[in-house]
Amino acid sequence: MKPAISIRDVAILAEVSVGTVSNVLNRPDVVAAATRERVLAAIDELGYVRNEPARQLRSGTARTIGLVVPDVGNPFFTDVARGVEAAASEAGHAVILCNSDESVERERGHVELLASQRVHGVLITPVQAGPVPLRQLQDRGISVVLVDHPTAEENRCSVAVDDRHGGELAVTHLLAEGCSRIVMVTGPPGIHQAAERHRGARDAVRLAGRPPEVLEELTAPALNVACGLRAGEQLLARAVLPDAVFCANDLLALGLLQATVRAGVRVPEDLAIVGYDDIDFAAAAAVPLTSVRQPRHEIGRTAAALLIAESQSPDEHVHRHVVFTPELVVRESSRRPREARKRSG
Amino acid sequence: MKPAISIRDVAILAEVSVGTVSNVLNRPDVVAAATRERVLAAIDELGYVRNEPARQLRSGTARTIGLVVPDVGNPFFTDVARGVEAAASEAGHAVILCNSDESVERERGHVELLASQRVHGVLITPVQAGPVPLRQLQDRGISVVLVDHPTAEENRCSVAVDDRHGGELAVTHLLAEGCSRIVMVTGPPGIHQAAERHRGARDAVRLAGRPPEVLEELTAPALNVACGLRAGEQLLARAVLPDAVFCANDLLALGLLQATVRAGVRVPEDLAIVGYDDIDFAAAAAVPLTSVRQPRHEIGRTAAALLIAESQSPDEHVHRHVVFTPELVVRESSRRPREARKRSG
DNA sequence: TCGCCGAGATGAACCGATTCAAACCAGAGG
DNA sequence: CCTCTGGTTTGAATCGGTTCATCTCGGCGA
Repeated sequence: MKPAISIRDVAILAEVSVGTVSNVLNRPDVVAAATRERVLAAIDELGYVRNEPARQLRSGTARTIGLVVPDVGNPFFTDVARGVEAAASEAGHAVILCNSDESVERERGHVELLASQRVHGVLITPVQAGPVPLRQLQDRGISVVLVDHPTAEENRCSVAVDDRHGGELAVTHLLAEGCSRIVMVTGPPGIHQAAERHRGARDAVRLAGRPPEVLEELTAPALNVACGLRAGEQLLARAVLPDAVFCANDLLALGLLQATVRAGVRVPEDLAIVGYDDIDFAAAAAVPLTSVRQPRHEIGRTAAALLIAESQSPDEHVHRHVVFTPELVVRESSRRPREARKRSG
Repeated sequence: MKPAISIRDVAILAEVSVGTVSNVLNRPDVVAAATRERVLAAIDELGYVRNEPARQLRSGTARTIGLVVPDVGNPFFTDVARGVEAAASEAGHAVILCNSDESVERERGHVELLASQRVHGVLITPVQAGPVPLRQLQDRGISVVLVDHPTAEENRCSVAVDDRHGGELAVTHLLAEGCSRIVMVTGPPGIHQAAERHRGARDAVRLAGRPPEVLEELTAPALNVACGLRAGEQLLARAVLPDAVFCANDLLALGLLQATVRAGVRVPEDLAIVGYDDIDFAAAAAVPLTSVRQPRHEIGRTAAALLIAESQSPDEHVHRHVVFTPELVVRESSRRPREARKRSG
């Protein structure tokens, strides 16, 4: 390893002062063309790369933003992350992606890390509902945008999707397809998104003038494929199968789909299935999955844009709460043939 | 935003010098217990959080390592990332996860970013085979470990999987199941892993004493679900279907599985399918997918451990090349019934 | 009583950039 | 010839930590 090369080495080689080199890097217009060329040549020759931590220390502004998601294994969040990345890199920011793996503990650790790194801002989808311990960040002037978190707090921006409406869309569709014994697979009570979707599902039943018994709830311990499988097995163990299942996300739905198809249940003839998120695997499932689409990329992009806007004019920034409207994508897994409709409808 | 609180504020409140506060933080044993308590109390009261960039500037050592993967959407890499995270956080390091999205351009950008951040080390799965432009990093004493990259370069550590052997396992299995017209779906020529798997597949044919025509190659433009779908459609358009397909990764296999099952092809009776990676979705597919398992978590963990070991004793560090051996996991998608074997065998 | 010792605390120098008031300089105008 | 002006360049101060040579002081042995 050669001795590190600093802005001083560049200055010496180009026969200018360090201030001038800094100007070439940050305000190229104020330095004379000839000088600029000489400095750039020196930078090139030495292979100089700016020491970002030092820059940050002096200037006080970081070029990185943090993104904390509860599950990187869920394609929904990787797509959100892609959107964040796109908007951030346009603004010259890098993204530190942190995975809290549904653990409040780990989430706290990541927030602490980002605070000590003095990142420019943080986007976070909190693991649990309710106020998040983000004082560490905001005490340091690090702005925070909540992503996909239903509780709109007054003191920060947020981006979310109308999950209640999404749940309503899904169940309204199932009722229209003639289903009358619907099970909704939700997640643990802490997960707000799932709770909202469930609320929307109940709305749909009420609005259709059907008795509440039409919709039953089944709680899964987590929103992943393994739990979907288990939920499917639980349903199969029953004497009577429902005629439709609405899952709180696609991972659950894919697991449940596998369990039921493998057991010989015909989807959608015997059992209609609807998921949520419309991840790419949903369309590619054995029986293409009906799902409620969220604009994943757009969610990430918007969240990052809000963050950047806020930090550019922190004083008279008005916090905004952007809510996207989800959209039902009907595929084979819930298209019931005429006789099935008659039979149960 | 309150004025930022620095180590100096802590020192004043605790009535000690800044040097002592720093000692409490970094060498708690050299400071007297009473003083230590007083300082810790002050830190707590003020909510002080260390300014990591400043620390890094002076001490020269960062607490972050970079991980560059070609596709965060691929569960294989998110599992590798989890392994990296586990080992890194044990050693007190944070991970910056970068997604190059199969683009050499973006990969270069990320490497540049990590160099300017002066990270502690970088783990990278290069998009393309061949020497990677990492001088930027190594000039600055940033050690690099190649992950899942077959070309073992002398000047750094690497972690890989014996992909050739994996390919051989897969095709040997298919031959044993009685398949005799096998198509291997590979990726673009730049992707070394896929090429190695293909080579292993040819080995298997040769070792079984079968003519090379038994194995045919089909190139997909990328290793994702969409391309798998397209590859499946291409096969379906043929006059004669092969009796087995070996895909360079599970995403391709899942796409192909969907295309063929949807078209009424029976898997495995008419067509056996084998994937590669054994991602969680593989077991959860409509027809559970036979796949070649790689120790994903272990790969990440080992790579991070090598990196940390190297940076702890950079002088007399001996570069290691760890190669894991893959393992065939047989599931339903390739278990051919007796008659099928006879028919084609 | 004196000197020495070592544990503990101190504070100034330093890391590599940015910033900004001041210096510089060439040419125009008086 | 001198002054003024505006575009360039300079260099020292600074950011918030870490490090280390130096200092303090109570105790102990001579």
